[in-house]
Amino acid sequence: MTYQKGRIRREDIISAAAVVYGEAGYHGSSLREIAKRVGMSHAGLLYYFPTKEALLAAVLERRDAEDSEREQLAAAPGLGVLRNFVALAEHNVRHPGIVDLYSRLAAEAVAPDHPAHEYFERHYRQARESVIGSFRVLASTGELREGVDPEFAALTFIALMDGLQVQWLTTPGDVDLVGSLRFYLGSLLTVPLDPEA
Amino acid sequence: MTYQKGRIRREDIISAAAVVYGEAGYHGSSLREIAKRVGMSHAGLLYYFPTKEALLAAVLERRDAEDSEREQLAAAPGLGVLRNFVALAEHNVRHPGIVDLYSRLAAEAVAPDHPAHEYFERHYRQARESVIGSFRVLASTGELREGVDPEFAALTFIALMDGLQVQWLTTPGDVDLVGSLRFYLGSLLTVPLDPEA
DNA sequence: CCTACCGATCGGTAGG
DNA sequence: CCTACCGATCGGTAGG
Repeated sequence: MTYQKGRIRREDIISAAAVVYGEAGYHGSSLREIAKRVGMSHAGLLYYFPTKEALLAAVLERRDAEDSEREQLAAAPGLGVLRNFVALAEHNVRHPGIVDLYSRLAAEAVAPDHPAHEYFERHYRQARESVIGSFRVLASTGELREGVDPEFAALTFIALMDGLQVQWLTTPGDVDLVGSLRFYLGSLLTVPLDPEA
Repeated sequence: MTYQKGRIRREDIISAAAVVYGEAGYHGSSLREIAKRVGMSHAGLLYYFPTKEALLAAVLERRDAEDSEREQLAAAPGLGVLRNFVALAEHNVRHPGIVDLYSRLAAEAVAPDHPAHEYFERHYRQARESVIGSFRVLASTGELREGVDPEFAALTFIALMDGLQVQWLTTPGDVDLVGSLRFYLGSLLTVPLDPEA
């Protein structure tokens, strides 16, 4: 009971921060703007998160937690992992704010001294490893087209997701996020991604 | 003769701005930092470019001019256009600063009110149209694999280039920019990209 | 949690 | 081109 209100307040702040980061990036966001959206002063916000960076860390932490939860990504390497990524894209299309946040931060964090730089290094490595493993399994069962290198396939698959998101945000009407992903997988696999109806 | 020095000075400022934008993005850059790198005061810089936005416009203008020059991209739709893109990637690998600039600005400019937003809208549309046309030609000559949709192929090709660049900047050792592009084209085409030796 | 404040930095202007 | 300045905004702290 006792810390309940504080915990809710913290969650509200994290949510507001995620939205503002998506709109303006991390460096482009101010504690005052985030605080205003949850109805407090920026000094009040600093009572919950001692620094600007601490708030960013909390946002990234919650994103990871949400991802793990949705994925149950324990999914064994193979088609299931790829289906999970497509499902993630479907989820993202319905929640553009997540795409905003992710794309803005990823691009900003290219700078080695950005506080989210290590987070994204880790993120890319993990994503690639997971996808490489899946393509390797598919190769061994003949579900990957002849001559397709699992490592290139994985690297380009991840890059494609990221590039599509930026392009989708810039010219939304011109980009079919999920369709493009399926198209690409179709060009690599010898079997349909989804079980036939 | 007369305006020679001023023109050179302007070029110096634009070059410095491009570097700083690549490091810190547009919003993250200050006129004072750019001015310092060319050895003048920020007020002096504003003598050459009346506002921060005017300097950004000049940077983008010069980029376009350089692109057109290198491309002679009048290259007729078809394999030549795709080869040009691969050549661009080869050029970029040797000039990471260009990739920094482009990736940072593109991501920032996702925001509709960003001063470079329209520039990137135009940029994406043009790139897509050029590549779509080329894939259509290749389809008509049987050089595109059966069942590959030219529009999806073009959209994903552009997205892949952008996504690869961000990932390359974040984890340079793990990403083969040019190889990934060739891999991708290889999975779409029925003919080699380059004429056999 | 708030008010009030700090030092730093920003883009831009005045006036030469 | 420079010095000097302006108003605005920033993250963070003091003190309650």
